[in-house]
Amino acid sequence: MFPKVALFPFVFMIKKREPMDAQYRPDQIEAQAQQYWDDNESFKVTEDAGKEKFYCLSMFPYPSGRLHMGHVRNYSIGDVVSRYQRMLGKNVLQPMGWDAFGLPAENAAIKNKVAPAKWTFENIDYMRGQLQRLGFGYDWDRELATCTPEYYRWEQWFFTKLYEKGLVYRKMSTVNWDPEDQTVLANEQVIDGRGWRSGALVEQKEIPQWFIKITDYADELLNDLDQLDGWPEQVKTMQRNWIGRSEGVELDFSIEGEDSLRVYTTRPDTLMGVSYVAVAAGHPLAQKAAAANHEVADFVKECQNTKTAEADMATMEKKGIYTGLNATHPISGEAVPVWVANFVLMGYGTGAVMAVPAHDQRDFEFAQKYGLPITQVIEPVSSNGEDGKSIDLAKEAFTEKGTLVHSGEFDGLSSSDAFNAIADWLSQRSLGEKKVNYRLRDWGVSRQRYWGSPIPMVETEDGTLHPTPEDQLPVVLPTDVEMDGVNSPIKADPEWAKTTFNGQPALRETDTFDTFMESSWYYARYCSPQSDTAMLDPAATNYWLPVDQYIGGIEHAILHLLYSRFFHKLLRDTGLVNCDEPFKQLLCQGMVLKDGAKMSKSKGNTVDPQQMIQEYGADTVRLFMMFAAPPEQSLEWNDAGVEGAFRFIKRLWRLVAEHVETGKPGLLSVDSLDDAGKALRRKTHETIQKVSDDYGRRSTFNTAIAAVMELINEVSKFSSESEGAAAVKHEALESAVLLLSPIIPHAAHSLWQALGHDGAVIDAAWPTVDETALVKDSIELVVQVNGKVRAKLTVPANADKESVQALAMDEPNVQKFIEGNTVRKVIVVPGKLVNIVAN
RNA sequence: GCGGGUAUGGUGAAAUUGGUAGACACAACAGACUUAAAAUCUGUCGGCCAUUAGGUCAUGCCGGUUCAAGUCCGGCUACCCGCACCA
Repeated sequence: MFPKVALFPFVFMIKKREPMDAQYRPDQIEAQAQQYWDDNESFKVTEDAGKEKFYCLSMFPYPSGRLHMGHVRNYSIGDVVSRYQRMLGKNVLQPMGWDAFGLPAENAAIKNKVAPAKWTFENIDYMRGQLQRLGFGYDWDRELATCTPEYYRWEQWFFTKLYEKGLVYRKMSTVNWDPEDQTVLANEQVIDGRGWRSGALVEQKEIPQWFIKITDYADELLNDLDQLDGWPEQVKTMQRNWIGRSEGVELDFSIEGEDSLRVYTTRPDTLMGVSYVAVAAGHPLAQKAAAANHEVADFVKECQNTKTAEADMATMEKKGIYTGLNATHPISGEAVPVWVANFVLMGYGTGAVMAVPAHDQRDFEFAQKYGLPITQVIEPVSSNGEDGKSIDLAKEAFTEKGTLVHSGEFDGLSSSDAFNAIADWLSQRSLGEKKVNYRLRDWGVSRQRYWGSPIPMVETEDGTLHPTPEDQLPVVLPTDVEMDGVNSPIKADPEWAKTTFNGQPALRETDTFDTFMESSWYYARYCSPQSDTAMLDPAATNYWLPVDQYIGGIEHAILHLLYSRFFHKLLRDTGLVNCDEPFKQLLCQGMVLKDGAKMSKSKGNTVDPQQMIQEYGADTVRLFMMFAAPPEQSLEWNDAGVEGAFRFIKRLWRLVAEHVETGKPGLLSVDSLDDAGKALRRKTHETIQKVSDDYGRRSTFNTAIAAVMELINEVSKFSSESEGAAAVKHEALESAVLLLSPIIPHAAHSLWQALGHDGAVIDAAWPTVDETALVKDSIELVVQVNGKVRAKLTVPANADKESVQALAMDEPNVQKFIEGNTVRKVIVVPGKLVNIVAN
């Protein structure tokens, strides 16, 4: 499917034991290292029950044409994590593929007069070359592109299974309609309320569309967030808010001569304070009132128009109109007016609300504007005999919970008790019941675009819907097409849809799937990407899943990550995977900025990775990216900083070259070391300790690099004539190469061989800390007087508190500051400081 | 409006559990090498005072807790991200 392209026209093979090139030549050594990995299939992995697995996944790119710096950052982080885990001895899977369906291909196709498929595959070829040039350790045998029938056939198959399980349905839904081009527009194709091509005013149109019942899984998607300890709190919060669970009561207000009006409230405790009820403009009652009254009709029309034109509805003025109808309060039996209001949403709850102006700010503003009664039914909870919160119903609503008043038999109850009491009262009389509502809507997966997977459904002439039978899958999207930018080629061609179902003539669905469908399960397909007998091969899938580390942009915090979690649960309930969540750890990398703004074509502040790689090599670009900022933070691109990263590699290279030139170091004999040798050895092992923690626990690669730089600075300064000096230096350099090898793998590959190893650094084990090397004979303490540093003290590591305190007091500068004062207290923090409190 | 985050030198940043603020770099400046340049190496590098020793102020602003606060608590300000009338 994806022919391997030759990486480089020629390959240089350095014979071992040849003298090391004193010059750092990235183009040569990077080609060499990549050739080695290729020849040895270093990144090809299979299931191995005897080894601990680690699945490291970076979000796959949309093949837009060229890699941008955001990609380079994302994939550098993933590669560093993968290579580190591999050196820990784990069986590491790191795959790569292409999120290949989507609107940009159609736009480019129209602009350049090429078919979307051709454009997409050409981009993939180019970008694959870029990824390979960066030296990322992917198992390319697992490469997949979502626009191939080999991939989307399983998605189609799975969709028909979901249909059979009752998790898929079709209903009328609103789309953006361009009346001039006679076509549906995606949201991003609507600019200031007008079609992007025609400039015509966009209308809202109802067409039948397919939905998957994500709301059936709302509670599980919400609750399982608690299991995800390895996810950033921010992302979990965003998902919780998006799901938006609320507990309330649905209840009926009866209306004479009409069906009773059902409303949803989360505050049934305020029921006795209702002074009107309000319905959305799209509510049947509003429609009926509009038919009978011109003014109501005008208002309803106005609401429906503003809905599309006005972006910031939240700040919109609250408006409404009386329908002429009155409803009966379910408890008091009093008549309350029914209004149409522009702030009531048809899509949430029942499209109708009970309004309690005293205890809801929105209802309050509305009531003030139209002179409706404001009745207090909740009183602030009194604590210690005094009222806790102030309440001023002339100014604003009191929206907190409290104690019920003016509520008849419910007086004196707390809000939470009243919630239950009133819900019970209503349900005993069949007037209402408790109800949980979600902000989350079912997932509409229909797109009226061409470049996507066809939705595998057919409609027979009697109007019945059927899933495409399994033996007719995949429903293949034709790729040899011309785009005119108006209609999808499979909609424009009347023949395409024609098919049969059980011998009867039938029409295929011509809509395609939302591209989020493909990206919702690719992580699982990587485990068995070539499987053509099943969507997922069970043995491979259950060996590799869940993904241990997922890395990608925060912009996917809600949709992609929620849909993937949902899909995973669907796969689980179909028996295809056996865990509950797809991604154990999640890292959201920050943006790449230039001159303080996100790199983007429109701002003209992009830096082309390709050019940087040509100039400095992949290792320098990777090193700069990892060094400039911790991964979650935004990263400011800085040409001088790249230069600095390049300089550092050159420096390391020279140090190793000089060291190697002096000949083979003797065996490291720890006992014969002088102080300088001991100090360097301690620094080496302190560095191993810190860097391991930075990679493994903290994911702060910037501080890991800084620590290795410190070590290298020490090596530069190191001079010792003692017996083991060369061996200590050798150990320091080897450690530095190992510790940096996940970040600058090509340079590390050469340096490791230069340091005398036959094997490749990629197969070397992560260095371990020798605890005995960390032992210090003496330590430096800070001496403070009243919290200010006045002296520094070098004491034996095993000095006791009393002697440390005595030494501290003897310091002349300390004496100067306690002179004439009484020492009140002395705090000794072992190994750190002494603070003398005197006044 | 609601929710989340960030704020430290000229710049990117570090300080992990409350314990030496500015590690590591970038830029700048000075010096060495060089016929010269590049490359490389060495030194200086938060402000103010001081010849040095040292002192003093300083982590967006105001206050608090503590022997000790960039870090914890309360209140502001600015910027960024997400949601946006969710009853």
